[in-house]
Amino acid sequence: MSLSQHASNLLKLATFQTRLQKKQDQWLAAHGISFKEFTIMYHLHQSPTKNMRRVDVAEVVGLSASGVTRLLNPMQKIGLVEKEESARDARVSLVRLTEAGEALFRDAETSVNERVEAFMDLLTEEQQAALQALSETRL
Amino acid sequence: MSLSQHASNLLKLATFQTRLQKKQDQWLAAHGISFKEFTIMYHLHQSPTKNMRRVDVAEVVGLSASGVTRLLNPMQKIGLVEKEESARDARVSLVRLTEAGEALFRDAETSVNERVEAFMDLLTEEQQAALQALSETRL
DNA sequence: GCTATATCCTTGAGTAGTCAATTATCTCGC
DNA sequence: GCGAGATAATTGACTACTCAAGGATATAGC
Repeated sequence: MSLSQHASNLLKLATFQTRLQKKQDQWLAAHGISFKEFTIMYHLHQSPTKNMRRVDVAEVVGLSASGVTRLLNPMQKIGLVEKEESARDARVSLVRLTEAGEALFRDAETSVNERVEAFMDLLTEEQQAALQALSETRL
Repeated sequence: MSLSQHASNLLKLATFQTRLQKKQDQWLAAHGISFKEFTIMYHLHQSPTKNMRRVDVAEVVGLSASGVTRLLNPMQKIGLVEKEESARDARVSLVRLTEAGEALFRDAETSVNERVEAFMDLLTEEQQAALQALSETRL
């Protein structure tokens, strides 16, 4: 009895991702934010209303609600995001990019695009396609 | 200016992986170990000498050396692994699966294989191939 | 065989999350 | 229009790491 091929692939994928995550954080180190923070800023930026409920932030990045609270706290402290009340539901606390947050995001976006292209060049066509296919997988 | 397709894919891949990791830890919760711990046990099990240097463990799982120390400490405390001195280099501290560790690994292995097959059934052929292609990517 | 440098591991201090409990508010059925 | 449950967010206590520094040992050049 030994580990199936599929299982072995998942172990390797996890290790791959562990390393990739560190690389991604390095891409943004010069901007003073982590890749997760960047991801959140991206979704806020994309949002039609430019703000989101914390619960929805948690959903799009795959974290727990409390994880989001703790991630956003420092971002709020340094003025990247701000709190907003919801007019229709007093329970929700909306979060929005500040001016400064928008500006930093645009800078970071440029860096990320450059670094990503450089990274992708290291992969074969097949691996690039694989990455795309997996990224589209909803769990 | 907006996020490139490739960059957007990487954001989504990160979220996918965040969720997948939680699922994987759940697969093993009944055995009392995390997926990372399982991964380490797998590599120890695979090793020709059945033991490894901590530095090499760090390498195969993508963690820092100190991360490995901290991960292995509790495993040692509950008797899954044991320390061993190296005959040829007094700096290194080898780690080896105990009897109990081997036994637990074999049980966990069975669970993992089952769960992985069930998980793979949720993916399309294309996504399964993609997963394999990415898992083979060395960073 | 000594010194300089590199390697292996651990530790202290800090960051990034988790879950369970709590508070506040909303929604629904009656 | 009120009580029973569902939902949003935060907090306390914990786990899982990270990096920088330090101790111990190994290796190489002279």
